[in-house]
Amino acid sequence: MPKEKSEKYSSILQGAGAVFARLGFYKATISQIAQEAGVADGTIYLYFKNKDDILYQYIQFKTTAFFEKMRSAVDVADGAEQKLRNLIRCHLEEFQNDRNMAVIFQSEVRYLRNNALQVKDISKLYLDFLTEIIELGQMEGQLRQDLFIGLVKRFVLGAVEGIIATWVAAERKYDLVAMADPLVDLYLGGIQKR
Amino acid sequence: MPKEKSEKYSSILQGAGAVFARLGFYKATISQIAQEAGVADGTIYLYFKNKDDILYQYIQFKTTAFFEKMRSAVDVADGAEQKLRNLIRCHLEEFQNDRNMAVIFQSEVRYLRNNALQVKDISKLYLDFLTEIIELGQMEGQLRQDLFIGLVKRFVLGAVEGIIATWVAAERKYDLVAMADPLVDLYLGGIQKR
DNA sequence: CAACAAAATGAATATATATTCATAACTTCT
DNA sequence: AGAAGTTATGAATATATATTCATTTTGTTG
Repeated sequence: MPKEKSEKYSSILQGAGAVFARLGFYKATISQIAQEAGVADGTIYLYFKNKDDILYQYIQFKTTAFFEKMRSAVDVADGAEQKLRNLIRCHLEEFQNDRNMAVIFQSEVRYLRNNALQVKDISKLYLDFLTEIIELGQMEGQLRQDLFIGLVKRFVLGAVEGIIATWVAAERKYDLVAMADPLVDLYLGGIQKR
Repeated sequence: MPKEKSEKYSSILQGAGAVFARLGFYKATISQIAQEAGVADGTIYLYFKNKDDILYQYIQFKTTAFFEKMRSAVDVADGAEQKLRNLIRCHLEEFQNDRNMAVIFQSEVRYLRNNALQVKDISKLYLDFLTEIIELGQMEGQLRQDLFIGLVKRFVLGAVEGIIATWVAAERKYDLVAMADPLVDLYLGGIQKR
């Protein structure tokens, strides 16, 4: 293996991102990834154990960066409501800025079922942000006390993911980030008339 | 092709459902499906054009039945709120009763991307139920007038799917249907204190 | 600039499995 | 019962592509 995560390592990851997003993990071939990355087929095996490993590392890499951004988006805000708004906006922003990642997270992540704790960890980390925020909101008196937190978390995450799925399917014809505040308004106030 | 959708046709679909759910479409092999269905490999090709076609027909079949149930769940109820509750309960019930279907819909459906309008149609049909219900609720004065319906629909569907995804991942250790009413309460009233 | 090492190449290999098809086992009808 | 038609079988085939590795190219050091 060539020394360290070089420039070629990055090209391959990025190429893989493009091809996986376009064709899905299984239909993507090593040759296509190599071509997209501008390297020879064999070169890929200098940097990655095998095809699975490419996906694994891609997700690893993206996830790490994603959660760092999330963390500071949450930390930077005051109060539960603002923290929630920032979390959701950050989430939508990151996916809007990297559609390949959006597609791959939606369709391919669950392929790693066995391979790694990864997938569960991704959700877990996200859900932990939400727990944190919801409990804060309850302490502040801003949120209802009788919430079934396990359900609320899924409710929130599920809805964001649904919004993203639609955006992906629509081929980015509208501004995803603009959905953030209206969505949070729905979380907070519901659809019922007061 | 043997005459009509015989008994063997059903065994194969069911076997495929089990294997696809367990291993995913790509890792599933024809031999495994044949074994699960209790037929020879070659027999499968008397009933299905190819492997893709098995998945296609599986989804076709399940979707049709699913939407018939949905339709009557909605029709049987009075008023927007009850219709919504029935819709969500029915959705959760059907998936709880057929976990293979739940898994396959979650992970494999989007594989058919090119193959068919199918996928879009599935969502489309569901979203039409929701439009219908929301507009009714607004007429009744039960729901807010200022809703961005496109967003609300995705919000509702996304959240249900998220709940189901969690349940699937948890290996059915709790009652999914019990989530229906608390979830609808969240849709209606939100998480904010009044 | 040799001589060596590190990195890259892409044609050859190995493998897995979807699909076919010659053959066999049942059904049906006279 | 046996001919004709229908359905089922599973071993053989064909193909696709992930992975390897002998060779070439590029980089480094004395």
